[in-house]
Amino acid sequence: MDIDARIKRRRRQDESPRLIQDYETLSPAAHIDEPSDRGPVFERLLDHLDPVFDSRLPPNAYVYGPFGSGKSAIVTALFTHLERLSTEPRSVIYTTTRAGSPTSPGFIYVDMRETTSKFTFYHRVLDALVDEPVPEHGISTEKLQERLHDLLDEFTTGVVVAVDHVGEPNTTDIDELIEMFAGLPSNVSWLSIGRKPPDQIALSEYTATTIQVKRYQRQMLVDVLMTRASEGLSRQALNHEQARQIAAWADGNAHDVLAALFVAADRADQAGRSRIEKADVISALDEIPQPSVSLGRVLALPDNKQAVLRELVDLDEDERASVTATTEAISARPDVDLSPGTVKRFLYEMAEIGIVERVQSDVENRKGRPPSRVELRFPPTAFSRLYNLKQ
DNA sequence: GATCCACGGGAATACACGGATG
DNA sequence: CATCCGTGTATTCCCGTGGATC
Repeated sequence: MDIDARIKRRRRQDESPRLIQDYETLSPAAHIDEPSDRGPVFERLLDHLDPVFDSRLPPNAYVYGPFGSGKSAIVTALFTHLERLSTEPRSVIYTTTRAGSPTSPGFIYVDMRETTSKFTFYHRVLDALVDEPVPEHGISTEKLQERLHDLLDEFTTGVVVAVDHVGEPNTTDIDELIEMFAGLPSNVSWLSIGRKPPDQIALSEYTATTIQVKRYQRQMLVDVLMTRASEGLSRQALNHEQARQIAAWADGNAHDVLAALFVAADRADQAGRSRIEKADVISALDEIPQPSVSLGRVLALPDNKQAVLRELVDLDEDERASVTATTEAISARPDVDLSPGTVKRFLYEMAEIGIVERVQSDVENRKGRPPSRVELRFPPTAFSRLYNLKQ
């Protein structure tokens, strides 16, 4: 952490009780330990994982449901708990030199948003299984795979790997995913998670079970909001009426609801208020594009791409009139030391995967192909705040 | 020395449009 | 009138290179 961040944090603590207690907790991309109102889904997942409690391995499965239905929240919470349980009794430490093997399967969570290649995939899995750090350089993908193979052979009970965000743009395609699992021993079971219904994804022959997660009902979203507000904000910061208003707007999407809370709270906080007001909610709802892209996806982009976005959100309208103009404006910023060519390519690439959207620009330039400009598909202040927090 | 992968730079391709051509 | 062509931009695609790390 740099010095600025330290000072900022200290200053925050010294001031009178602030509306926002904890940005990390409030982040729409963060998942809490106990997601509310998801009992039935937990039960179905546990039914599927039941063999685990007899030290056996469950079949492969696919969990699917729409954006913001809580898939990631549920699975990360569940896997955290299961992992804790499976290591607790004997507090087994998984090292390559360990004698004997654990008594119940291991649980590993891999996010495809952060797994851009075969190498990183095997790296994640191996890293989750051993104590000592796994080198990220100077080791070939094949070597990594070999090591993983040897290690898994010792796991008599096997491991369950949750693979989140399958089939999202910019992530490894299904074929390659299947190939990566094919490169692992047979005592690995996977639980993939994605948005597409099972019949639209080429996984059916590999997954015995599918588990559907339905979108949130409105009342549940109100609960989600109140829970999050109580964890990340000062007391009474959000009232019930406001929560209902946000939930009604969101059409079952928990991500959008949490993004709205984040933006509204930030606005009130910046104004030095200790409660969220009606106007905060209205402007928050106004700031969130519909449909919008998950902030988790934006924040998982490579650092330099996020740096470009960070500058992009601060540009004014004429600097965003065309991709070319935007490129020039961003390249001119001192915080970005990328060549204009690269900035431009990044903009196009991010448009390609839906982080921003290209729309016909209305600038008049008679000659040549008409330019387009890029529009954000995510709430800008939420992104800036979360981005600055990481720096 | 090995390995991965992000960058940079530029080539190839697409598109719009007006004017020429058949 | 339909089609082709040239020109100027926009967009996409590709691949060698070098930094970082072990």
